[in-house]
Amino acid sequence: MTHATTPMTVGELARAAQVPAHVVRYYARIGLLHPTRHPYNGYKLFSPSESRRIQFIRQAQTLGFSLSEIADIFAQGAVGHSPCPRVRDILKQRIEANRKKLDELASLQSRMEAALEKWAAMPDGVPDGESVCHLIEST
Amino acid sequence: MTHATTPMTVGELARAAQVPAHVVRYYARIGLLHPTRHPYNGYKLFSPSESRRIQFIRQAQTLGFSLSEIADIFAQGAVGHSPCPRVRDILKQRIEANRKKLDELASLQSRMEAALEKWAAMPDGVPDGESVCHLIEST
DNA sequence: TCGACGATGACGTCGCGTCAAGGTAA
DNA sequence: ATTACCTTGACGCGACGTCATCGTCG
Repeated sequence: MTHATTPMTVGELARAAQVPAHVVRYYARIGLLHPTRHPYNGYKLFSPSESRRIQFIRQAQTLGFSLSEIADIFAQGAVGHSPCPRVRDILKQRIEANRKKLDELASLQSRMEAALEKWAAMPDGVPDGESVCHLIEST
Repeated sequence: MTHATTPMTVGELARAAQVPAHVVRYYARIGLLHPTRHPYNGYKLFSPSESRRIQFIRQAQTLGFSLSEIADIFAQGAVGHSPCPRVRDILKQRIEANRKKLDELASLQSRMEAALEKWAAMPDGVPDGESVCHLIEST
């Protein structure tokens, strides 16, 4: 062995995995990481392999997985099942959901751009009892 | 006058403005609506014109305005300033921000679709100590 | 008297960011 | 003794949704 695999504290793991320390604490709190405890001072102690776990979490997040879905994936593996079928399913749903969101945002973008263009020719209004802002009310 | 403009309760206003009643309460709580109080039972009492206010809020929301921005618009009008310049500014920012979000989601969509395609040719893995899910790890 | 409506309040969503108050390590 | 780190906890975000518990109206 060229280097020992000694347990790491929150800060050490955070540096190793390139995430803020309180994110490590958050992941531990919601059960994504499983630290042991230092018997004297109560510090959380992580196996260095938890760093790979964090990498996995961040990678899954870039694919649109939520933390609870990631927890689900871990849970599948922990009872000896392959998480892969679920992973494929979730991704398919995410792709559909994201498609919808993209459409919504594109539609919002159109509405906003159309409004801005229309407003270009309209004067500012002074506030009165009937109208709040005729720009918005005109859309 | 063909009809009286009597004050309305939460439920009446909610029906008139086509929004859930607790949304009316929420708007009142954060200061977007200004009910008076029935002196005996404490019920919130809204002027029928509050219905137009709610319509304005919902219309502004479809243009991407947040409730705090809408509150800001109301506040401008309340002190006699035209809210229009601010409204134009906010919309320009929203358009830029939404452009970024659209790009992010489009990029996410590409990553997800690329992953799904790549995974089509890959078998499911069994869990072992080294890997959680090679599908995700392969991306 | 009862059922629909009113009131207030708290808690959940999601993934953290940001204090605060205190104990520990080097 | 200082300073950087550790602990737990609570609160904020946005715009509501969903109880729970209670008072009121018709």
